[in-house]
Amino acid sequence: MSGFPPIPDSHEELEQEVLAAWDAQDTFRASLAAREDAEEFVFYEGPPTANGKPGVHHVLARTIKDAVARYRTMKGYRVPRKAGWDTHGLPVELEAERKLGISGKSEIEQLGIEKFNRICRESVFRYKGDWERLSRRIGYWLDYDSPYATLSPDFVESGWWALAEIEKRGLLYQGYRVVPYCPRCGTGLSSHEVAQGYRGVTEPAVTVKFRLSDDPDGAALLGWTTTPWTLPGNVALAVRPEMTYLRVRVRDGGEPADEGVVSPGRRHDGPGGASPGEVLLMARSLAEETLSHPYEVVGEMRGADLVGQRYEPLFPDALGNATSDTAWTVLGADWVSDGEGTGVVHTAVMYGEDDFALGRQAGLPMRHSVGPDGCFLAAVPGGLAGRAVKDKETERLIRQWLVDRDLLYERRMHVHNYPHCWRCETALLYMARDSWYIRATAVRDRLVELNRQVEWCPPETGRGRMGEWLAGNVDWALSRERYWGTPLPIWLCSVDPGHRQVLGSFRELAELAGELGDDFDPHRPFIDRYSWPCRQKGCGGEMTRIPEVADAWFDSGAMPWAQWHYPFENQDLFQSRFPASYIAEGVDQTRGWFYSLLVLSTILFDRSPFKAAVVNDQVLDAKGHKMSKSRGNAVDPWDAVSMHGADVVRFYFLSASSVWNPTRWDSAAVGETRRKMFSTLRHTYRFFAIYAEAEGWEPAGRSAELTELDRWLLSRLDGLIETVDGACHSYDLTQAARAIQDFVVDDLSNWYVRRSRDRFWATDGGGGDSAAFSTLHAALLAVSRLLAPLAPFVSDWLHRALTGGQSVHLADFPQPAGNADPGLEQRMEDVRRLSALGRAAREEARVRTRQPLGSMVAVAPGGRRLSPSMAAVLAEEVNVKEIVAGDGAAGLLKLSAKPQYNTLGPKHGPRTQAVAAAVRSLPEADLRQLREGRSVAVNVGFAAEIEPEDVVVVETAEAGLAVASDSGYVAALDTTLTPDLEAEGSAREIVNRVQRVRKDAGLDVSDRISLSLAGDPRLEAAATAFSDYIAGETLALEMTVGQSPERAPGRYVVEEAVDGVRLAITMERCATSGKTGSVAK
RNA sequence: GGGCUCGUAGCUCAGCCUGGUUAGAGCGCACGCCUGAUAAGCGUGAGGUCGGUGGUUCGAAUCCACCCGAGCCCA
Repeated sequence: MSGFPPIPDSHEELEQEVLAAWDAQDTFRASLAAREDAEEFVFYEGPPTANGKPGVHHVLARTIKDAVARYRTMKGYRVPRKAGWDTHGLPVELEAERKLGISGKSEIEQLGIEKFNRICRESVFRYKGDWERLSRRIGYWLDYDSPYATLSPDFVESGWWALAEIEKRGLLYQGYRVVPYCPRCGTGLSSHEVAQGYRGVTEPAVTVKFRLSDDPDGAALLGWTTTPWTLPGNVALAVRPEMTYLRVRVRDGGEPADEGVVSPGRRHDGPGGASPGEVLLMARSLAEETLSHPYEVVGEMRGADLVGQRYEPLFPDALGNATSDTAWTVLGADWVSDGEGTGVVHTAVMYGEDDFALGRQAGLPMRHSVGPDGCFLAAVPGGLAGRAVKDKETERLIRQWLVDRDLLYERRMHVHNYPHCWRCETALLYMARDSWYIRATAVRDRLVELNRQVEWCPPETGRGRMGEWLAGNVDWALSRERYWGTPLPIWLCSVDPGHRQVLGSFRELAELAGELGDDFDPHRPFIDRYSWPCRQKGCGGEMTRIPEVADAWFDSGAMPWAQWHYPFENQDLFQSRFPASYIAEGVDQTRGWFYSLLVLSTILFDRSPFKAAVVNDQVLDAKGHKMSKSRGNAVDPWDAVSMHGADVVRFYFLSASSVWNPTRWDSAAVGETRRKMFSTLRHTYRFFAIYAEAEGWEPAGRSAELTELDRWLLSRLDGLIETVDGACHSYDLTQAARAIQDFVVDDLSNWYVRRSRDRFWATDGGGGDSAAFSTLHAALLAVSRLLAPLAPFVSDWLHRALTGGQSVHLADFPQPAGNADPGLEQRMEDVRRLSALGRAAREEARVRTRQPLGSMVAVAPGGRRLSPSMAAVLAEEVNVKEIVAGDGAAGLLKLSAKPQYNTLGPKHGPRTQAVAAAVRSLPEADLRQLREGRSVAVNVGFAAEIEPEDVVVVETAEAGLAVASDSGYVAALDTTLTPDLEAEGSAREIVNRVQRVRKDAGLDVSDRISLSLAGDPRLEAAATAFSDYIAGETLALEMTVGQSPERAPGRYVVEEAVDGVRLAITMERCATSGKTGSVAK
């Protein structure tokens, strides 16, 4: 037996020691090898982008991933963990632009796509080393030897295969998509680019009269817009079917309805308005706000009644000859609100997302009125053709056109946030642009259904955020007009774009376009050079690739098969590792990775690619603000780990709050986790190790019979194992972490070890109590295994120390050992509750714990009695000579009753309160009867039977004692002090003072001393009476009372005050001290 | 504008799904204790209109509706 090594003082030292052992022994691979033939628990790593440095929130995400994988491994599964890298996408391109000092598509193309993409490729693994180092340091076990990378030709080819399959199913199409578009740069912007450019602007908003074609009064609907430039593109109006609309007639302005209301015909802000007698329509709730004319209501209707009505186009022929049955009619739409405007929404199909969706649904013509240069097209009348749409003069012309035709009701300045290009400040236009789509709507019902089968943690994410999103899902806009990404394998004919080929493999490309060569790179610009003659009969066109690349989410969604280069290789491997048992990512991935995974696998395999998904929320700073570099509140994970240790950081993230709630990074709170949980665990082990070494205890040795306290701890341990196992199984790592912490701090350290300390050092028989050693050893061992998934370092260190070198990560997860004893746990709970109450009573009576007292009356609820051994524990805890059971304290206590509403309620319904009142006032005789299990009849205006289950009978103490009570527990102290008790109390005070002097004098805890005490006669008498006790506690080999030796070198003399009287303490370290084995107390 | 989440003590969080009348922890604070785990640790106490309003119910932190505030995602 090598013994139990001392635990390192610093977490850094301990964790480095464990890391070195993992490296030396290749523990990760050993943990996989140990489960070689076991069932697989499949985990997919959502690929991070190594284009940026990892942040502290990645530590949270990786801790969750790692903890579940380790737990499942310990439960007997094989859990392979293949790393992956996300390498494409706009962030990479932006980084490259920065590096090259260029900006915008035109500059990229000027530089050349080849060079640009080379820079992109070089930058994507820039921080790969950081990621790998951090993962290693925080104990995230992941197989970095054969990672998948989305830029590899194999990965791209698997993506092509998927797209070809999607095309075969008829789910790939070209269409329009409304994007924020910068007319100067000629490119759409991504949402995070748009977010950078919002600015508050004041712009004209106009209310326009849309004249109904077939109305007897020639009535007009009032529509409102903040973007007048979209009016020539108007093709419909939207109303909310269930909203109420008014039909009003403008009255003569002889008598203004309100101050500030002007006469009809003229508005205060420029031209426009309405004439007396004109009939207008708008939402009822907005009429007051919209109309500044006096008016009378001539009708009221639902929005639904307006649907289908035809109106006159504002700008006839602005869209050429485009038309449809539904064009220029009123449509119903649920999203129309009465928050702003008129409740009638002007709809320009190509220039708004809602508009576009409505247009598609209603079959409106999809025709532009504005070109890609941001200028009106030739067909637009009124001198607008060729004019920039946001130009001031353009706005004036539009207004003039409307005024000339009496179509403008009002123009008013409006303040709102509007996005601008972050590069060139140009106001962005929401415009429909050409785009390639995956027809996700075709499988929408299936998506919803498959999503329902996923075990989401928390479930709301699946039901709510994800479920709602899927139910309202639109087609996936797949293409990006960019450079660095998976090139879409779509080739179109130069003559007829209807002739298209979607390639599903590189071999197909080679067959069509010739040899690809060994160093074939499927990226742009190389891929753009492959072309071949169109194969349609007699066409004669040339097949060329479309310039777009795929949305980077397509790559990550393809990872279930693309990581294996399926279907070109690894068919079996893919089959066995699909779907994943479990994935975990942040909540921001709902519309990202979770969605792309689900859509692609639903289309291709009709299955969800993951069975369970754990979703974590964000990491905020200590004040609850989002962390960001610009705020300067981002926490460097390396700082966090080096300050607190990886175990502590991991454990803090898991225990601070449910991972699916936002977690605050509060360094003070992290420090608390370290002190509370980890220092306590460390101390507990150190305590164990010191005495196991000193007493030569060995795990294999025979154990003495277990005491009640031992059996209690083992019972608690069984309960803990069940709780932690269940929590980890259902991915509730927070519950697991908290349960372990509570056990370690409260049960193990603060009760079991504290109550058992003297069992660990040698008594007269020598060798300590083997039952205590084996119990504590078993508890520490089990805790190290329970803790292993959450805090892999200290748990492994402890496990190795306790087992002579075995790694905890090769061990099995603990199972309950059949030690559960609920009765014992209840009895111990009684003692702990009563101890606390006893101390509270002392506090109340101002009698310190060191002062022994004669007796305490103790009552536990439910008539439970304390066993003699438990009573002894309680007596020691509250320092009294005797514990008197409640019924032995006749006259000190009286009975009272509390109604039990949970049984009374169902029986008596509305009369519950009356019966409850009767219960409260039951006489003591009835209470005794109930307590013996017999019912009592009462009459409270009606007859009612009170059954024993309806009442809790509790003791209440009479005055005169120091009493504390809570929830049916009562502790009543007899505070009478006898001379004997007082003397004993004094003796304890003396010991306390001597110990302080020992410490102040810098003596070692095992130094023996000679001791002289002198002072107040009362103290001297107590010292004499309890001299053995005092000498034993203070390790005094000799002790005199009543005389103070002269001062001398090496002799400590201290005057102390004990309860206001004087005590002189003189002590000297004995030359003969030295440890000669343990000394009897 | 829509969806989701959160709102409980000065701070951080349990409890809410499955309603039961005395709402719990920790930190901080005050007071006290321990000294054979000790640059730690322990106990006691003060501290709460459970975001607001209304409803359901004998009974609401808990269920329902509406509102307010915060965050995230999407418009």
